[in-house]
Amino acid sequence: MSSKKVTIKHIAQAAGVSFSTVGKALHNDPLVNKETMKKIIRIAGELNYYPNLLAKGLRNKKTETIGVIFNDLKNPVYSEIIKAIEEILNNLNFTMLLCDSNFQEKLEKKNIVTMLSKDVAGIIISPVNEKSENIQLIAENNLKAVFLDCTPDYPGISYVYVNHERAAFLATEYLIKNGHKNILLLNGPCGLSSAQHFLKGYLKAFSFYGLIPADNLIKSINISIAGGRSIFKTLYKCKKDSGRTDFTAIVTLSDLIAMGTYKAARELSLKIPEDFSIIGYDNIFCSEILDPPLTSVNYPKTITGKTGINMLIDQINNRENKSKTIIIEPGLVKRDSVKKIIDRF
Amino acid sequence: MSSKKVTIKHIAQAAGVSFSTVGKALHNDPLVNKETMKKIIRIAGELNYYPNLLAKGLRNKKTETIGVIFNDLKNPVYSEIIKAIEEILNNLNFTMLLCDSNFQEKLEKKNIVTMLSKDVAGIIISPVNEKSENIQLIAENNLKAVFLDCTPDYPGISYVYVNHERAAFLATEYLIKNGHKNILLLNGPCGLSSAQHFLKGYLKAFSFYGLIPADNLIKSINISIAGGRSIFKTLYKCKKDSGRTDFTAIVTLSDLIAMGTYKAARELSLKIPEDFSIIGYDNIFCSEILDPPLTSVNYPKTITGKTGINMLIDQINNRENKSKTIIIEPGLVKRDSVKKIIDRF
DNA sequence: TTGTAAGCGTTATCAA
DNA sequence: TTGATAACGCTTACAA
Repeated sequence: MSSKKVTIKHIAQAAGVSFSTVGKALHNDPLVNKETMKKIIRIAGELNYYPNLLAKGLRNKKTETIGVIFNDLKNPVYSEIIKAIEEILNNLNFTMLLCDSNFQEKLEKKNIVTMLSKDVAGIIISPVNEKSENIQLIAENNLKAVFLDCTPDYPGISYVYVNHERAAFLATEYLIKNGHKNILLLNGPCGLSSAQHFLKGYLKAFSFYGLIPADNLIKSINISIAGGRSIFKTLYKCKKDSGRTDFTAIVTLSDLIAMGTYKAARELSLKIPEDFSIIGYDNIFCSEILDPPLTSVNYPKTITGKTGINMLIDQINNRENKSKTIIIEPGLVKRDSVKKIIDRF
Repeated sequence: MSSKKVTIKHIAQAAGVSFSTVGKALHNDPLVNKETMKKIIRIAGELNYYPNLLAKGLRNKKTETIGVIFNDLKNPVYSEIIKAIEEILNNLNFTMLLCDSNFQEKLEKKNIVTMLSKDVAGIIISPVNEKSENIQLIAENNLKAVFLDCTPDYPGISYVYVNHERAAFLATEYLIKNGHKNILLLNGPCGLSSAQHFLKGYLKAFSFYGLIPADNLIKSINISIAGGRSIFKTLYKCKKDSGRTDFTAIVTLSDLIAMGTYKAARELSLKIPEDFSIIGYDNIFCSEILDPPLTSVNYPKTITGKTGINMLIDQINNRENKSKTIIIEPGLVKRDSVKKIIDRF
């Protein structure tokens, strides 16, 4: 009914005390008389009082809000990380301000400035690129931050990094050990840090096993089912037309891309793994349900989220300035999308 | 370097004007002298000024923040809706405060109060239950809101409702038309509005076609792959043991649950749709990739998100108090998880 | 034990 | 065209 919001002044009036006494009572200040306190708390309840967090934040120059900045909120990897973060935040009575940078540095910058403007206590960010000026922006403004999916080489920056290079190595190695040597890499956009790390691991596996990767077998595409489907179809067409870009297996940065190739395969009446082998990365919830179940390198999503937010909270509470760095090792989950080729190894 | 935040006072000092002139200049107030304005804006840029949105919000009693309260941030349906909302918000320079209620009314209440405390401009909420006190809480506090997934019968409440009852009807009807009459309903938690609507549609289809649903073929479970898998396994065991709870087809509230039955089916060496038919709801991104591709009722996620946020923004801008109500009709997406049974129809 | 007053960074009114 | 001032609701010295 009453459209006016209840403030400590209203409570003060109703309780017949000053508003600063109310303030103290609401904070359980032991200096306040037991009885007055009870009364104040009772009245606050009756009036359905809730504090104005903007005023509180302005006064304290600090809010109980955490900013989260990712590149694709639709990607199940981030959904799971977000869920994990939210759970912890909820226990701490923190809230989450969520932004999507959509792989654009400019948007990312805007998002960071928003976080700054809103005086968030800290941010968790999976940046577009670990070398962009945006990370400097974060550092310069003393914005507490934990980075995901990259290893920024910047003083005082903390990150929890799921080793993408290792993931690619593991995936590629597994294919090589199964006898594949023409391995198509379906990577993410080349500006993306994760994609850069992933490429390194792919190349490392090749050189480790004394193999030479073919230039035309390395593709940068959008991280999506549509992206995977479309590149596979054009590549398959090339293959039929000219016999070029031949591959027996695929490694990809994302299970989503892998799912695109599943879709294309069905449309082209191709069999996995008989016609081509594929190994994904992320191990999203549906990968095991596919037919054949997708072999994938697991991205420990919940652990990453929880570790990241805990690191950030530590950074916020203890005002230690030393940066912390955690590397999480991904693990191969063998399922049925890779075929052993006999003529090698 | 400078750890102190830049405010309009700093700019004022640097520009040799009063801070209130700076305030006006930053708002492009035409009363301000062209030259002073230019100078102020230049200096603001040089100092990397960004406004304190807490102060602004406090002063204006209104922020450019929208609250989003859902029950499971991991569910791809909500990820897609969130993405859609975020895109529009981003264009409007609004930001999103995101909470997960985890199907608990108490948590939901806390989340609503948080939104109130933070003076959000409005919220989008998929509530635990459309009859809970929480909706009254929203109404009483004049919190602008758009509801999802339910049709609250409360004066002045707006919602955009994807017709769950119709979805269940469509799904069940399709099964019936294909000759099934022992149809297992794998529904969500019974306190959940969506689940209640869904049940209605299921029952309506039965009565429409003169069939009687079996009580023991209606199950409330968690909306997850694990939930679907586990109920299917216990039900299948029952079936083998006693011959009871027999069914030839399944309707379910969520493709996630359907995926659980796919998983169980593989583990039990059962074939879909030969051994049982199944039809899901939501049509999430991976449903078409499954084998067999899952027949599902489509939940128009992006449309719902965009419609909802646009309605909310309208409500915020025009201070019209009339509630608006939009119903979105879901559509059946026929794929290959339903078998036609010959002996009926 | 309670109350007064200042200040957080804006916006907006009014006076100069 | 510019500046002084008050107010938003809260926290926190400090005074009573």
